[in-house]
Formats: sequence, structure tokens, C-alpha cells
Amino acid sequence: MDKRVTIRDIARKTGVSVATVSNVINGVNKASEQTKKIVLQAIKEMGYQPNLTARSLSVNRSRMIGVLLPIDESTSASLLLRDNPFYGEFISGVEYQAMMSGYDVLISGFRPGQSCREWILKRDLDGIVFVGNYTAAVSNDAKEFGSQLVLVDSYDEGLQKHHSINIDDVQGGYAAAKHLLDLGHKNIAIAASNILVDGAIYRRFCGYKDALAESGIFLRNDFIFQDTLSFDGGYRIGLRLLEQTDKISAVFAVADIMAFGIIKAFYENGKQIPRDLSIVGFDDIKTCEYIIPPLTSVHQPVYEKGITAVNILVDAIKNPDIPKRNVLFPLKLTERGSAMNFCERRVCASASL
Amino acid sequence: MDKRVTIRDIARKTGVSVATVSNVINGVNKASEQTKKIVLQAIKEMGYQPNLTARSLSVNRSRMIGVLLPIDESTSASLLLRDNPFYGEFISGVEYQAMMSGYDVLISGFRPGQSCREWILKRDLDGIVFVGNYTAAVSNDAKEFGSQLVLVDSYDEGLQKHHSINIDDVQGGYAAAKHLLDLGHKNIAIAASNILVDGAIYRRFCGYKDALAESGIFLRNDFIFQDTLSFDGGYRIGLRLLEQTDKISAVFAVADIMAFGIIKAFYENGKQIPRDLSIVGFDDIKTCEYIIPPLTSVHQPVYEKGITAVNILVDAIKNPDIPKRNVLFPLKLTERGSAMNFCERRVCASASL
DNA sequence: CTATGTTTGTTAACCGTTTAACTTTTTCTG
DNA sequence: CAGAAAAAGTTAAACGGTTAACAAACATAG
Repeated sequence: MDKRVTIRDIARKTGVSVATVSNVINGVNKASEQTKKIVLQAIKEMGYQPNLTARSLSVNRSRMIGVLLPIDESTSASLLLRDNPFYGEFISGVEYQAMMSGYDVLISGFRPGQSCREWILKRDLDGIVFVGNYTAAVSNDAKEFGSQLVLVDSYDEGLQKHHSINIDDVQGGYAAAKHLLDLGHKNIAIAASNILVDGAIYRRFCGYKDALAESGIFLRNDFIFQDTLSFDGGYRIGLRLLEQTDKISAVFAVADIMAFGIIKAFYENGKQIPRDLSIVGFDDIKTCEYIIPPLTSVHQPVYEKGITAVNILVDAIKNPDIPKRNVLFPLKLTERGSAMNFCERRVCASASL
Repeated sequence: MDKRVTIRDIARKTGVSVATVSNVINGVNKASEQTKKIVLQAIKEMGYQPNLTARSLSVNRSRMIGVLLPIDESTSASLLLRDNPFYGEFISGVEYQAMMSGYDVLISGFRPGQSCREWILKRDLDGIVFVGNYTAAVSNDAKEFGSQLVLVDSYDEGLQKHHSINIDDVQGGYAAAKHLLDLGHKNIAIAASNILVDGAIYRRFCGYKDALAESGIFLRNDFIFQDTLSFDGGYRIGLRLLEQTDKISAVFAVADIMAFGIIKAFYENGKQIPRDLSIVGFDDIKTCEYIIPPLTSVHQPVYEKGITAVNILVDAIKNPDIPKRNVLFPLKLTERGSAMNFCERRVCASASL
């Protein structure tokens, strides 16, 4: 069944030593053109494929990178991939760039209490892309066992000791709020998860706060709505917002799925977006285009993050001494139909009376 | 830097041979309780982790499975993961079950012209989950090199020579059309991609046709709308449907994203769903819940497909001689708000005059 | 024609594990 | 208590590559 052709078979067939075959395969210039040709010919004829497992063992390099993804904490089981299209796009970028660079990619959820030490050691991973909340243990493991590390969305606040990729949440939050301000809104709420728990959300909140402050608007505590970072959480916030449409004319939702929940709550109660509430989301997932009205959202370049993560990782693998790189992606708001001018809104509203 | 502890270190430290250490690790009952204890103790103390690369080489089993995913043909670059949340959920299921079974999972796009022979040989993959359009070459490769294979959504029509996982597209299409028929609709269009090209789409179409026939309704050719399987394709079909709202009261979209496009076209032209058109989608992606109105859709158990694929694969790896299993998931329609009773619709329409 | 350098190769150890075959020690049996 | 059987442990080859060290063949220069 398993008719594997080995380097020794090639050697035997061509009458040279295994070392020579190996050299030819690896482009070490130690063979005459003549033998090279013969060896390559045999390789082709016999359908030889180098066994990377054996190579890994020998050179202590696997040419594999691992991607550690956050886990749905409620089930502690499935990857966050399940509900969040977001990560799928990220992986897509990772896979593409890894393939282009000659690496294979292993994926795994990073489950609570787990360390990545085990994984790195077991599989000889050349590098790992860690997505989500970073812990010191992770980097220690990587460092100790010679595996390179790129942190994504981890926002290693401290000393920039690792390669990292982040989006500029503060600027994104700012852009969202600024957009609403520019449309003439003054009473702008924010729909968020627990602001003090999640760093990214906190930073988006800060950007929002900055924009308000810049416009001389005082941040009101009762304009801060917090619930779970989910469709349902957004829905519940939507219900609360419904009671205050007289006071609040716009909302910045720190995640698109929360925005969708809000929209649903309004729709179910006969209110219209953006007439009764202007809304800006964050992430710009694909669904924003589909929904009605299409959701204005702060776009983050998820695919590019995957590409960039691998680029940096591969550089670091090739040369472990390169200085740490910390990429901060600027964010841009994608304007769609879910936020409208405050004044036109009043016109619109009165017309409908 | 790389302070790997090997089996030899353990042997040296405990004063036994490497074979004994290996036996203890693998649970081969050949060591006294006494030595077992000592060895396990040393393993713990020294933080030993077996090197699976070495083990792979030795036993010719990698404990890795590969997932081959379809590629976006337009770019020939990124995984279909990018735009289709669908595959993310599938991978999530695969990863979970693989983890539970002690396997690591490699992912890769299956790019045109590629064979999986290379991959299997290079990495010693124990098995592969192949998603999408199956080609004979794939199974030959797997068979030849002792790697197990599970086909997903490949619908290997012929002799059931491989393990496979499919959804019952025919039944799903039937369920969609039947739902609309039960609501009193008689003029039901279908929005599809090229029916003759994609097997799955063709089967959904057949189910639709069957349901109509069963109700004694003749299939009209001008009720078959074909465009690309995309949001934009759906949008264009939506524009065409708009001109025939007098003739057509309902549509079955063979994919949710097409349904979204149709909804958008109607929305943009001041028409309402489901008042002006009842619509049923297929796939039941997460977005169906978010959209307004929430889309009634034929649900397919994507996560479960991932779980099942791995279960079968692992069984087959453990025992290559088990008979081929062919799982066909029945599909269930999830009712939401996008399809309404034909008669109530007329009431509703006249009320709005 | 020798000394020297270069090109082209080979040999054999090594990477970290498994495992068949063998040996030693212990236990059991009559 | 001898001999057999069972238990506990060891040795060494294998898996499929890489690579340092060495060697032969050939070309070149003086």
C-alpha cells in the first residue's frame, strides 16, 4: 500500500550517494550538471516527495506554523470561528501567505488552562500566531523553545517585547463617533460589552470619548450601555434605547453584531433606522452589506492582518534577531445607510407625522 | 535556547533504558510499578514532552489530519472561508473533534491543478477531510499512500467507494418549496446559480421541482432565474423579479446570500418582504437571524458535519477496513419572517392601497 | 611534473522515537 | 530445589532525511 519512495531509492537507482541526492534536492551546489540532471530525472520518474517529517527531525525545523485561536468561553469547546465570520477571513489570509512562503498551518483553539509549550514541543512548530488575549506564559513558552511568536489583537500594552499586530481601536472609536458628530448628532450613546474587561472595547470607548470631548460634549454616564458582546446583548440594549429616542439620536456599537441586535429591536417595535436612530458599527463584517439598511461600520482589514502576521512570523523565523515589529492598522469608516444627518432626520420624522 | 528534554535524558536520569521509558510513556505493560513511578516522576520533573515528529517518523503515523478546502476561483488565492462564514463553522467542528480524538489539524486550500498526494506524502497525514468537488485523483492519492479520506459535500454519485458526508439537498429543496406551497403560493420562482454546473444546486432544484409536481403545478421555465451564486447575483435576480410581482408571489433562493441580494433589490425599490414577495433561503447562515425580516431558510448542520467528518475519519484511521460510511444529513427548514401566507398577503397588500 | 586548489563526490553520525529480538531476573510449579 | 514460565528490562536497528568531515578526480599554475 504505502509505496513511499525515499532518498535512498533515488540514490540506488542513479548510482550516487544519498548525500548527493540530498544536496541536489536542496540546491546545494556540489554536484555536476550531469549528475544533477540524472538525479532530478529519477526524482521525477519515481514520483519522489521529500518527507518533511524526517527533515524536521533532522534540522529541528518543521516548516509548520501554528495558529492559536480564542475559544467560545461559554462552551469551552468550539473555536470562536463558529459564530464569528471574522476569524475565518483571518485564517484565510494566514493560509494564503503561509502557502506562499512554503509553510503549512496548524490550527487549534487556545483553551483555558492550556499552555502552548506542549504544542510547540510536540510538533516542532517554527512559529505561532497567537490571536486574542495574550498571557505571559505563552511568550515564555515560545521563547524557551525557539519558536517565533506574533501576537494578534493581544495588545501587549507593556514593553513591546513581541511582534504584534493590532488595529487602532482608539482611532476607530474616534472615527465612529466623529462620523456621527459630523452628521450633527449631539446625543450619542455607546453600546458596548463590559468596558473594563476587554482591552479592545475599552480602547474603542476611549476613542469615542475623545471625539465627544473634542466637540465639547460632556460624556454622560447614562449614555453608556453595557451588555454581552453578542447579537442578544445588542438586542437588549436596543430595547433600552427605544425608551429614550427623545434623548438619544445616535449610537456607536462597538461590534457589528451588537448593532444588528439593536436594529432588530427597533424594527420589531416599528421604528426605523436611520430615521429614529443613527447607528455606526465596528468590524465591518460581510453581513453589514446585506442588512437593511446596510450598516455603516468601522472597517478592519482582517484578511490583511492574516497576511501580515505570517509575513512577520516568517521573517522572524528566518532571522530570529530582527527587532520586534509592532504593526498598528489604521481603521477607516465605511459609510453605508445606517447613519443620517441629524437635521434631515427631523425633517423626515415630522414628514411622517 | 532550545532545551528539549528527550527520552534519553529521562533514561539517563532514572537509570533505565530508553526502551523502558518509551514503554512507560506508551502504556506498554512491561515495566514494574516501581520503575513506572520513577519514570513518570522524572518525566514530570524534567518537563518532558514526546516529540511527535520523531514518533511520526518511527511509526509512520503523524496524528495529524488535513482539511482541504475549496478556493475562491476568481482570485485562485484565498480560501472560500473568506466570504463564507459557513466554512469557519465547519472548521470549528473539525478542530474540536480532532482535539478530542488526539489529532492535530492542518488546513489548506485545494488549488486548481494541485494534487493532495504531495501533502499526504510530505506530512505523513493520517487522513484528510476533503471539502467540495471531488476528483478521482484525490482518492487515488489517498488510497495509494495509506491516508484515509472523508469527502464532504462532494456527492460522489458513483459507487460509494469513499466515506462521505452530505446534506440531503433534494429533500432540502423540497422542504423549501413545500413550505411556500403550504402557505398557499402557486407561482414560486427559483433563484439559483447555473443549475447544470453545480451538483448540489441541481439537487436543490430537483427537490423544488418535485414539490411543485406533487402539488400538480407545472414547472415554468421563465420561473427559473439563474445568476452567480453571490449576493450580487441575487441582487440582479431581485431586479428581474421586481418586474413580475404580479405573476410571482414567492421565490426559493438556493443560497442565503442570493436571498439577501433579492431582499436588497426589493428594499431599494420600496417593496417589502414578505408582503410583496415571500422568500425562503438555503444554508441558514448566522446572518439569517440578523437580517430584516429574518430569513426563513433550510438549515444545514455545518458544525455537526465537521464533528462527524472527524469521527468517521478517526474510525477509518484506526481500522482501515471498516466498510465505507455515507452520511446524508436530513435538513430542516427554520421558519422566520420572510415567507407569509399567500392570502394574508393579499389582505395586507390591499390594506396598504 | 609537482604542488595546489577546485569540483564532485562519499561516509557515517545524528535528529528522537519505536519495537523486534534478546537477556536477565523473578515467580511459580511439581 | 530444579526447571519452566512469566515479568522486567536491554540492545540495536529502523524510520527518512541532513551535514560535517573526509576523499578522489580533475584542472591550473609555476
